Amino acid sequence: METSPTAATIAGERVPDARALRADALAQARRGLILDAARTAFFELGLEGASMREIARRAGYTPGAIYSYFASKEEVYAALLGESLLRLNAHVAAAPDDGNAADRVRSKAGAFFDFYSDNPRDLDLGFYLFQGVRPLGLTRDLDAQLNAQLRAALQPAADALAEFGLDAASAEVEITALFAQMVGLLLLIHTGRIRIFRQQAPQLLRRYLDQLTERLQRR
Amino acid sequence: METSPTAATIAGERVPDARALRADALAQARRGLILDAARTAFFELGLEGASMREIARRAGYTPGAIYSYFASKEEVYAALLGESLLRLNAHVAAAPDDGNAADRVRSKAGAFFDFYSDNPRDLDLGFYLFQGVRPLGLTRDLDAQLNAQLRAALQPAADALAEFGLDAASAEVEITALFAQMVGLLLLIHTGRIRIFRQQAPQLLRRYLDQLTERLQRR
Amino acid sequence: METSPTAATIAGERVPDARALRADALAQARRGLILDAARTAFFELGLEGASMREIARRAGYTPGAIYSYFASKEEVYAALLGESLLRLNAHVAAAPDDGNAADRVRSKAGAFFDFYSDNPRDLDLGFYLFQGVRPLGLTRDLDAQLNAQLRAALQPAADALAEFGLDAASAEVEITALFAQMVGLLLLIHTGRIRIFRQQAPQLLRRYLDQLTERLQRR
Amino acid sequence: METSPTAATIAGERVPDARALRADALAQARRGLILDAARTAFFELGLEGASMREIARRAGYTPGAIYSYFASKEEVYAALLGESLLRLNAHVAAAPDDGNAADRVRSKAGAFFDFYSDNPRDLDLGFYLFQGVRPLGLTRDLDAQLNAQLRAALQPAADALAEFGLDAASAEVEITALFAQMVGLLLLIHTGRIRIFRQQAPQLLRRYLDQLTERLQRR
DNA sequence: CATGAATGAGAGTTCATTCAT
DNA sequence: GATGAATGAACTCTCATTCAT
Repeated sequence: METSPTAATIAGERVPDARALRADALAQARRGLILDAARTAFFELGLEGASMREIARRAGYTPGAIYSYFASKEEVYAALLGESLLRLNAHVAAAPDDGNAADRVRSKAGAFFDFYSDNPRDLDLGFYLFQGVRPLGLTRDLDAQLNAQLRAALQPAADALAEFGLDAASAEVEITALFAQMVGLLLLIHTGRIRIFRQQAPQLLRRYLDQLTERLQRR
Repeated sequence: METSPTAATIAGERVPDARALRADALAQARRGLILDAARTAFFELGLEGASMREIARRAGYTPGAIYSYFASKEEVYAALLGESLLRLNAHVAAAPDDGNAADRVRSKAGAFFDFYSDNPRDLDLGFYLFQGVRPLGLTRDLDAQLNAQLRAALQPAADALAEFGLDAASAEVEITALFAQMVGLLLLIHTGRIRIFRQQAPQLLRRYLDQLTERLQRR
Repeated sequence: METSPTAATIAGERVPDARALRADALAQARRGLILDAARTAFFELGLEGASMREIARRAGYTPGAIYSYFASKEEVYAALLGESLLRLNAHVAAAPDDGNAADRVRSKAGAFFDFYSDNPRDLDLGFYLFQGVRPLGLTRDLDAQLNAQLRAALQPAADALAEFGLDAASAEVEITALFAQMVGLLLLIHTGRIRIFRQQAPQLLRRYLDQLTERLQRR
Repeated sequence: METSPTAATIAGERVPDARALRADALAQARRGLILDAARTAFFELGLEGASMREIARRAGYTPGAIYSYFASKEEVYAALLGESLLRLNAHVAAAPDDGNAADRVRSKAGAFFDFYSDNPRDLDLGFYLFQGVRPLGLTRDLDAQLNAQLRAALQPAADALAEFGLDAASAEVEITALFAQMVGLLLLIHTGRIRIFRQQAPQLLRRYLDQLTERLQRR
C-alpha cells in the first residue's frame, strides 16, 4: 500500500494533513473571488454580458482557470444563486419579529418581497436557473438544495401564519398563495408591465397581506 | 388606350387585380408557414435553439429567404407573440359568460389561466418579449400594441368584476392583483417550483377567485 | 424563309420596324431611369450602400428587373461612370476659352479640377472602376471608350498648351504631368490628407499652372 | 516565503521572468504570422477577397483565433498599413544622402516614389485606409499615428528642400506639391491609365524634380 | 493550479444573382 | 419586360469549452 506524501489514512478514510487543509482553504477562497467577479459582472452586464471571459477577466484569471473551480457556466450561476438565496435568508431573518402574528407576517413577507424588489438582478438570477426552458446542468442534489434555501426564506412568514391556529395543510396553502402573489407582483414590476394597470406593487402587497390576516382572524 | 392585362385603373387609383390578390395571399400564407416553423422550433428547442437557421430549415428555406418576410429575428418573435395573444384572446372570448357576475369572473379568469397553463410555451413566449432583461428590437408602437392585446385578454374578467359595483379605480386594483396571482401561479407551475409547496395551482386559483367574489359580495 | 411579324429584312440586314423602334426607345428611357436611381443611390449612400436592391427600389423596380438592362452591377457602375465623364466634358467645354493661351490653360484645367473637387462622388466613381485591384467585368471596348472620354476632357487644356509652340510629344508630357498633379491634389483633398501639410489644394493648382505657363513662355 | 517558479518580485513590482518573456515573444511572432497571411491574402486577392476567414485559413487558424490577436478586421488592416509605412520609412532612410541638396531631393523623393511604384499593393493598402469613402473603425490616435508615419517618410526630402534656403512655409508648399505629383503619378501607373498618355512615370518624376531644383536654385 | 492558445460551432445578417411564372 | 421568390455563399464576430504546457 502506498502512502501519499501529503495525506494519511485512518480506517480506510483519507485524513487530510495540514498542507491539504491549507490548499483546500485557499481553493475555497479563490472560488469566492471568482464568484465575486461573476456577481459584479452579472449585476453590471446582465446575463448576456456576463460571459466566462468577462468573469475570468474580472477575477484576474484566464478563462481556462475558472474550470478548475466550476465545471461549467451553469455551475457558476448555480453558485451565484445559492449565494443570493443566502443573502435573501439573511435579509428575512433581519426583519423585526416583534408585535403580533399579523405584524410578523407583514414584516417577514415584506422583507422577502423587498429583497427582490430592491435587487432586481437577484430576481433575474432566480428566474434564470428556475426556468424550465433551458436544460440546466444542475445535479438533483444541487437543485434540491437551492429549493430548500428558497423554502427556508418563506419559513418565517409561514411560522407567523401558523400562529393564527392554522393546521399544517392550510398553512401550506396560504404560504403558497402568498408566494405566488409576490412572485407575480415582482414579475410585473420587473418587466415594467405593472404600468399597464397603473398600480404600484408595494401597495398591492400590503393590501393582500391585510386581507389575508383579516380573513385569518375572522376564522 | 392600352389596358394592362394584370391591373385596372379606377379614378387614377391602381386597383389590384386577381393576380395581385392571389400573390398577396400566397405571400401571407408563406409568412404563416415560416411562423409555424418558428413556433415549433421555439416550442421544441426553446429560445437558444430557435435560431434563424433552424427556423429556415424547418420552413424549407435558406436562411436569407426569411428576411423577405421578417426584417429581423426580433420581428419573428414579435409576430409569434402577437399570434399567441390572438389565440389567448380567442380562448378567453370563447369561455362561457352566462351565470352571475361571480360565475363570469371565474369563467373568464379561468380561461386566461388555463390557456397558459395548458400551453406553457406560450408563457415562455410572453416572458421572452415581456422581459426587461434583453434589449428588444421592438418599436414602441409594436410594444404598445402587444401590451394592448394582453390587457384586452383581461378585460372580460375586469368587466365581470365591474358588475359588483366597483368604481373604476377599485376594479383596476382587483384586476391587477388577480393578474399578479395568476402570473405567479403560472410561473410556479412552469418552473416546477409548486412542488416545493405540494400544492396544485388550479385549486389555488379557484380558492383565490372564491375569496375575491365573496369579499366583493360582502361589501 | 420566315418573316418576323415585327421586322423586315433588306439585303440580309434586319430592318427594325416602327414597333421595334418604339420598344427600343422605351428601353433606353427605362435604362435612363435606372441610371438616375443608381446615381442618387450612389451619391447619397456611397459605394457600400448602393446595392442592386437599393437601386431597384429607387427606380421603382424589383431587383430582377435591373438585369434586363444591365448584365451586372459592374455594368451599372460603368454606365454611371460614362455619364459622369459626359458631365465632366460638358463642364470643361463650358469653361471660357477667351484670353491668351495661358488663360485658356488655366480655364480649362481649372474646370477639370473643379468638377471633381466640387463633386467628390464623381471622383469615387472614377476611382472605383479605374482601379486595377478588383476584377472589372468590363469589356475592352467599354474600357477603351471610357478612357477616350477621360482623355477628351483634358484635350481643351492640351490644345491650349499646344499654342505655346510645343511639339506633340512635349505637349503630351506636359498634359500628363498636369493630369498627375491634379489627380494627386484631388486625392489629397478627398482623403482629407491635405491637412497633414496644412495647404489648400486650389492655390496649389494655381501655383502649378503659373509655373507651367511661365516656364513655357520662357522657352 | 515561497518563490514562484515563474516570477520574481522586486519592490512589489512583478518582474517578468524568462518564461513570460518567451511567451510574449511567441505571441508577437504569431501575430506576425497572421499579419503575413493577411498581407499575402490582401496582395493576392485584394480587399474583397481578404476576408477574416481567408486570412485565418492562410495563417492555419480558425477564424475565431484571429480575434485573440486583433480586435477587428479594421485593426488587422491598420496593423498592415503601419507595417507598410515602416518599410516605406526604412526604404527612404536607406536611400543615399550624399551629394548636394538637389541630389538629396532626388534620392529621397525617388525612394519614396520607387517604394510604391515597386510595391503596388502597399499603395492599395495606403489607399484603403486613407480613403474617406468607407467608415474606418480606427481610433483617432491610431489614425494620427499613421498620418505621422506617412509624413515622416517625406521628411528627408523636405529637409533637403530646406537646404535651398526656403522658409518653413515655402518648404511646406513645395513638399505638398511634390507629394501630390508623386501620388498622381503612382495612381496613373497603378490604374494603367498612364498608357492613355503614352508616358512613363519615372521619367515624369525626374523631370518634375529637375524643374523643381532648378527653379529653387534660380531664386 | 493556471496559462495561453485554439477550437468549432454557430450566431444574425446581407447581397448579387437567377429563374419560373 | 417584369415580378417575386429564392438561392447560396459569404460576411464579421462571439462564445463555452478544451488541453498541452
